[in-house]
Amino acid sequence: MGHAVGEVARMSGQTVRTLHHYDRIGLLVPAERTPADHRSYSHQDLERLRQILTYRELGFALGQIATLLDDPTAHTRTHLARQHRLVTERIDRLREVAQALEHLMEAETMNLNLTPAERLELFGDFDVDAHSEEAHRRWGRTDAYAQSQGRVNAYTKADWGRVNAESEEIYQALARTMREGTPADNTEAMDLAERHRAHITRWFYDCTPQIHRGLGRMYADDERFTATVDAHAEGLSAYLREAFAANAARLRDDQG
Amino acid sequence: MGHAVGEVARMSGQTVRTLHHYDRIGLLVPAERTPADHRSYSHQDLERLRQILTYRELGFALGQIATLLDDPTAHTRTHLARQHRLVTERIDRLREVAQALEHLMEAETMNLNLTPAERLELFGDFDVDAHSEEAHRRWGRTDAYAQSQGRVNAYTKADWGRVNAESEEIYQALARTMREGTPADNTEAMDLAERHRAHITRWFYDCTPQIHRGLGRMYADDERFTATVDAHAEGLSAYLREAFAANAARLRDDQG
DNA sequence: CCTTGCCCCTGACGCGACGTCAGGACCCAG
DNA sequence: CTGGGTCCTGACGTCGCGTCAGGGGCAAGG
Repeated sequence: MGHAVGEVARMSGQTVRTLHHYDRIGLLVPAERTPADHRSYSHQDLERLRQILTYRELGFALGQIATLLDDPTAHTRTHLARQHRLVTERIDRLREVAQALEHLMEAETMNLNLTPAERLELFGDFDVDAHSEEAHRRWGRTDAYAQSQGRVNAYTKADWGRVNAESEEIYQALARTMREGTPADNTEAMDLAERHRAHITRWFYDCTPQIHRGLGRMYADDERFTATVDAHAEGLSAYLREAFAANAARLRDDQG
Repeated sequence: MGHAVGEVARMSGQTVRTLHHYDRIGLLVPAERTPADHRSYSHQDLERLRQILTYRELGFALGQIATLLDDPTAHTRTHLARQHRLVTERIDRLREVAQALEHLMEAETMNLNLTPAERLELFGDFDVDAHSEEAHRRWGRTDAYAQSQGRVNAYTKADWGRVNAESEEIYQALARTMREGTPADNTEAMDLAERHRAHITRWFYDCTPQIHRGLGRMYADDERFTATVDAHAEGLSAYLREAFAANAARLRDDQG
């Protein structure tokens, strides 16, 4: 009926030393000891461990976790509900980070000079500061790290030259169709939008139609980008916004 | 042209001590010192700090970050692209966590006895183990923690009794409509589905129509849930899946 | 009966990423 | 010339473990 420490370690993906530690600090004291003084974890202990790991994944200190879990008024469901809220909040935060990175990459390709404050914007905000830890093990193991390295193509300066030329060409083509009076939701304009999206996906990150539509909005709404884009042709940023949106809608309809 | 350490600390949301630390270990050495030996950070230093903070948010150890950033073949855009990939991967992982929590909450309300292995499933998988840290400061400050506490209603045992009675009632009602031959996409069935969704949102977490549709699939596909649901009436789980999906589709169409 | 393995135990020290004083310098304002 | 604010460099403390070191329990095999 009881589980040995090694067994629990394997099941939970923790080390034995970690479980020893949790025992010592009173965070997770196994229900029993065998005659040979071995730790014996009950099912309740395991559920408690799950709670601990979830809170830990969310970044709580072990002491905090202890007070949370030892609160007698808190039911298991209370914890689950709270954990769920925290996880979704964290996801929202990371989406902001992802968007900021997309923003920065665009600024990079456009040679925009963002001020330090603009670049650090994401971190300057109140609560942000520290998350992390995750990778002390995840990237600490050299093999996992090497794998991660391998997956990132090491672009050369020549590559980046080509990237810039390519994106420049796409902008020129879009500026032309705009000047010719082609509506933004015309196939020709949408195809160019799609080419732009493919360009980003190829060189930077997986740019979904949704993200791409967001990019278009940014071009039109963020004056720094508007200025750079409209340098190609007056009103191009608004045109891009429409073309990207039309293309995204087209792709969604194709999907069903 | 240079920024003082306190200034940088405020902009980036870090403490002065942290910047001292990064200087000492050579991770971020300010470009200059004033005659009074004060640190003076250049714009490049600030961009490097931004890179550092992003990698740190993703959980890299400072030593790893140093080797990443000092790789001469890596361009700024290479880092941005890699960071973007890492962030989206992390989001995917957290979505799994959120779904697992939804799963566990359902199991809880149905009084399902999941095995320890099933409960720990999420953590047993290879790479998972440690994330976290985030909250040493975020929840370490007592006020922020208190706020988080306040937002979670402390349900009593009586409350949970009512919750169970309520969900039982909804299931009964749905079983009735099913037995009467009402199709799952009928308004009556969809209204009951919506009541179920509201019930979850009220007591557990913000259950979006999409999540709710996922729940319906789980009822039908996971045999442990199927057994419990079908105990009310044979085939109810499949009926729920259809009703939840129909309701989700209805809500989406209402939105536009 | 004794050895070999394997898993378990308890210290005790080490480390990474800072926090927290302690003691002192600079510099402008009143 | 006395504050107040910001800066500096040690040096020690903390948290969440990792990593030995030294030893026990127990089944299988020689």
